[in-house]
Amino acid sequence: MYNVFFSHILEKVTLNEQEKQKIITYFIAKKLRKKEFLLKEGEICRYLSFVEKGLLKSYNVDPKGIEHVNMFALEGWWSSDIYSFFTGEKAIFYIDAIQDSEILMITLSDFEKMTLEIPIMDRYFRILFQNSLVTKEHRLLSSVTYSAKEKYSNLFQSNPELIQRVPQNLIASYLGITPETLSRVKKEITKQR
Amino acid sequence: MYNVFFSHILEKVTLNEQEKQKIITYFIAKKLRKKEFLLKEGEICRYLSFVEKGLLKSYNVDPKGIEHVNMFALEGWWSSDIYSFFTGEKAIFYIDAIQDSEILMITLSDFEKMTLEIPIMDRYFRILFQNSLVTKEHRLLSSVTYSAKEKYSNLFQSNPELIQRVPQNLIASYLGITPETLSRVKKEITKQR
DNA sequence: CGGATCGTTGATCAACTTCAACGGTCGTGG
DNA sequence: CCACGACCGTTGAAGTTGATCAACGATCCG
Repeated sequence: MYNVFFSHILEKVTLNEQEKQKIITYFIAKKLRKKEFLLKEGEICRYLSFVEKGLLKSYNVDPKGIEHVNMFALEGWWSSDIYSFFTGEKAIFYIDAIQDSEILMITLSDFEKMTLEIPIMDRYFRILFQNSLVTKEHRLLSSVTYSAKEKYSNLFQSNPELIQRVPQNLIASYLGITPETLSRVKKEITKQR
Repeated sequence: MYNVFFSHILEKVTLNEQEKQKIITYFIAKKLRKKEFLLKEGEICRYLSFVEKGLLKSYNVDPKGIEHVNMFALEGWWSSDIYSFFTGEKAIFYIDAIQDSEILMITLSDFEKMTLEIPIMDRYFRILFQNSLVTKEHRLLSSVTYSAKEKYSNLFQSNPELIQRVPQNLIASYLGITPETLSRVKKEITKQR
């Protein structure tokens, strides 16, 4: 159950057996069925969740009712509305399962306890957030720099697994384009070859 | 010299006098004249920099030669190409001063020493990156959701100081629109009142 | 089997960009 | 200290990308 979890953490910091056992006590395991919600807009996001198995998406619905995918979370990724989680304010994102999933969740108070008890977890999350920040920065840059076609090509290169596992309309939403445009873009690209 | 610096850090974590003195030894103070570069694309970003006074911008130049502002750094903000800084790979951003500035810089090896010696600094940077991540997430959402007019209005509400201190063409670049569009958008908005 | 969901295609439309020109202001060098 | 060039913001006209609206076929799943 904690295989993916610890292998992911141990990529960034080292933990002894005792620390591992302690960490496990802070987390709650949960299974999510496809289409089941982990969070809805307007709720307070109570958990920071690690995806052990499956695939989640977090997305926002704008005033026109259009969905915008914020991020996907494959195995080994974390998912949450971190603004809501850390501040206790209302969430702006929905989170649900694209495939049946198994997740590990921690509450804010347990997160605080854990990081104070095991300071190296602050280091882990510092590195995690730092890397996420880089990814977001690149995505933001990409979104203002590239055409629809280039955005899709870039994603195809950098994250082919996502394209295989996620329906096309969600990929479009993630890229900030319409499903129609993505369809045309794909046609264009295959025509070129 | 370290006023803004410590008041900013102490908002997030607590430090005793000894820790403060230790931290100071890791940083290098530097003055930057307006238009002076701190980093150029293709270089390795050797420093993580804190703005004690002044205003920096980081930006990328795309294949067409168009500049895209990644972020501004006012007093109390950090600036760096964090990808380059932490990986040692080539930087994709330029960083220069919009106004004469005073900054505090730390190298990666000193950053590592500092966080290992004073683990609470991992916590500080965890919180810092966590907050930056939220900001970037919101900006990314805003960039796909809102019209040019709404983007400008949102920035005006959330960060009026930036609009006062930064030339309009750089604001446009930051918002991912052309200076011409921003000019028209501002005209529209003032007309409405 | 039948409805819902998904991807595709076509036609029209709107937002924003691009290109071009102009006036104002800033700052620098002679 | 003034003049001139560089830079900045504005405006207009035309062009382009991607959105919108609508219809249709395919597939999945209960």
